[in-house]
Amino acid sequence: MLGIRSADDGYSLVGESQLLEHRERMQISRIVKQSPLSAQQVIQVLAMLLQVDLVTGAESEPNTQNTSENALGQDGDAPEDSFGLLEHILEWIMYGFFLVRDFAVDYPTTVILALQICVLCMLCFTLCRRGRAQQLRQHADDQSAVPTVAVHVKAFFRSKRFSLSQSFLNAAFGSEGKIQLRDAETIAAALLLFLRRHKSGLLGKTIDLKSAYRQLPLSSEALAMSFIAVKNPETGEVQFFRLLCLPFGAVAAVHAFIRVSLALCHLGQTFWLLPWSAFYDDFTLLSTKALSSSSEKSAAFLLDLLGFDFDRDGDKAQPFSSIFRALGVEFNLQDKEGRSFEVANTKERTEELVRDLGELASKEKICPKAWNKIRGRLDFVAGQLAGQGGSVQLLTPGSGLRFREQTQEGVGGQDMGLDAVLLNQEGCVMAWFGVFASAFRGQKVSIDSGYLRKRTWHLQSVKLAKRGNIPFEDRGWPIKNVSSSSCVAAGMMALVWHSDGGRNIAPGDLALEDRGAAYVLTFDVQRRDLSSVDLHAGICGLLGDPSRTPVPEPLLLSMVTLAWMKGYKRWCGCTLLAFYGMARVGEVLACRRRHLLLREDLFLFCPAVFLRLDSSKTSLHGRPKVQHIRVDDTRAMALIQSAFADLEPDERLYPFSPSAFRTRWDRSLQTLGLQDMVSVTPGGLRGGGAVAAYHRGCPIADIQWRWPP
DNA sequence: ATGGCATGAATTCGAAGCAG
DNA sequence: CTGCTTCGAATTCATGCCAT
Repeated sequence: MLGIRSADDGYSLVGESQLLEHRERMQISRIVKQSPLSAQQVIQVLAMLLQVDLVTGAESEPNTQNTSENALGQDGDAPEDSFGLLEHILEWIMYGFFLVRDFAVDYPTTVILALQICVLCMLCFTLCRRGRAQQLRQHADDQSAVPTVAVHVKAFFRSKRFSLSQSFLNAAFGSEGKIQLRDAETIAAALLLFLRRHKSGLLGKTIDLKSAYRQLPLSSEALAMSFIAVKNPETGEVQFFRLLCLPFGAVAAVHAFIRVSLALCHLGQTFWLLPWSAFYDDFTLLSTKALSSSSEKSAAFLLDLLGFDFDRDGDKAQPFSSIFRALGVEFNLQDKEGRSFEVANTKERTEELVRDLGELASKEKICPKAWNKIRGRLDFVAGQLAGQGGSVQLLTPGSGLRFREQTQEGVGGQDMGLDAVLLNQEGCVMAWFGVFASAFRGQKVSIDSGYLRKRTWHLQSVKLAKRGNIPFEDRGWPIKNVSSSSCVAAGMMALVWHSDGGRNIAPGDLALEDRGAAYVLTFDVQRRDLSSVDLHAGICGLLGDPSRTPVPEPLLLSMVTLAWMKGYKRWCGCTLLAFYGMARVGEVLACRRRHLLLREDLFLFCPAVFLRLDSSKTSLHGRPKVQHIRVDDTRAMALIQSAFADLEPDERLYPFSPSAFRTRWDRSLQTLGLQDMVSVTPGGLRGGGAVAAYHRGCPIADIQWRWPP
């Protein structure tokens, strides 16, 4: 058909009967969670690709003073050359096709054929006119006056990566919207569908784009702002560079690239009928044995046509195979009956993890950093294969999850993930559930977790170390589902505890909490030494999260005034502290009088009121445990003074519970007649305080500094 | 350096329940 | 009905992995 595929493969076979039918392709697209693209979206993407070409194809720098040619043609003048006109016409023809596409479902072949002719013509014209990649490179080399492009920078700094935040480039750009990636699950779903039609001989391969980001040039607007300053490490001199292509490390680069990559994927799916999916620059292509050469050439042709450079040979360019790797996992399609395929972690990762676990178990101490790292890796190993939720994953080399045509149940009557075995570097089995079972002794516990079926272990009355909470009943039924990583964590720590012999984990470190019918085991190994100003949180506080609307200062003043007249002095004091101190309400409510440092406590020396926070949400995370909040608004200070001055040192600032605070909050709103009109909650005090400070002219950096983490 | 996706703990929200 | 508590759901904030 159209000579896209090679004639040697008997292209006549490549009809709709061999590939998935229109209807089923839609089904695939539903499975891959890809919302159906509208015709307009596709047109937009194509138009964008054309624009990209125009930018790179422009003879002169688009944003220089030489405006003889308007690169994007945005200022009303259509490109004058006939090619440009033709492109426009073709674009409109295509648009027309898309419009009638939905009404022509009865004749999918005809429509697709026509579309292919159309898009092919258009792309051919584009291609004939300019080779984008070469142009980009040429373009980069031509810029001798101003040092430009990552090419130069890279030659200078080799593999060194530099921060674009330091040049305030990231601060100047933002990215809206969220992009849905197609993960390993997507490929698995596509494979399942494929299995239904083709019982055997399925193959797959991955196609990797070369230095993906740098294949895309910047728009003319972005070019005007894409200067960075870097210090030359050899001379110490500061030099300026202009980035001509999507820079690595820029906020917007990731989204921009993904948009193009998904568009490519969609083009291949729609016009070339390629069953592939895209994950950043990794394209996973599936095919039957008979059509593998054809598929490969089709994909290569599409990428060539649009000027994308990819690995044709070398390590990264693996040919079609029944075993292939993508996204960090290995797909094994070798099944004699052709009714199932296997997804497993790569051998290297499994072995490395098993080795590290063995080392960890042999150590006497485990530091929080290492613990978190190993936990994350375990989570990934378990979660990558079974998707969200995760399941305890077999770490025995050579075994993975087996997906079958009908369901995702385990094979051979064995539940997935059950009886997981750990091997250490000597090949000894240290099955963590074995260790798990021996560590819990004396009491029956049952844990349920997704794929993990109900199992019974014996619980040792000695406290067990773990990070997660595992609620359980003493009669053996789970309180609620426990994620596998909790089990893994518990098993891991049991392992450590076992090898530790209980030396480093003192009974005091752990707690067995009695919650009526259930017990909850807790312990804490998390103590990081990390402290940094959270810019993001600061900005969010300033702009206000949608869920926690910042309280406007006038509203706050009204509420406080009203409450004060009602006699809720301490309520007012707490509210003011939280607002002007930008604190969480819960933190303020937990404080006692001795935490509060009034002006008179310092003999009026101090111009502000301070509140010391002993423990806060983030206090465990290695930050200084004591935090202060500061209130320097004169009126607020006067009220706070009057509300709290007479309290005993150990008396709580607010004697009632947080919900009592909330009730009075609601009551005040109600009295003001605003109950149903605004949705402000006490949580908005923190953001409201930040906004008020900002309005008063307080610099953002100052607000951030005062913003308690 | 950026983005995506997970999990887990702490906190907050909002509805239901209880006593007066 | 009022004032408060309780409990589950939702949100925030930290970590990890993957990909460039």
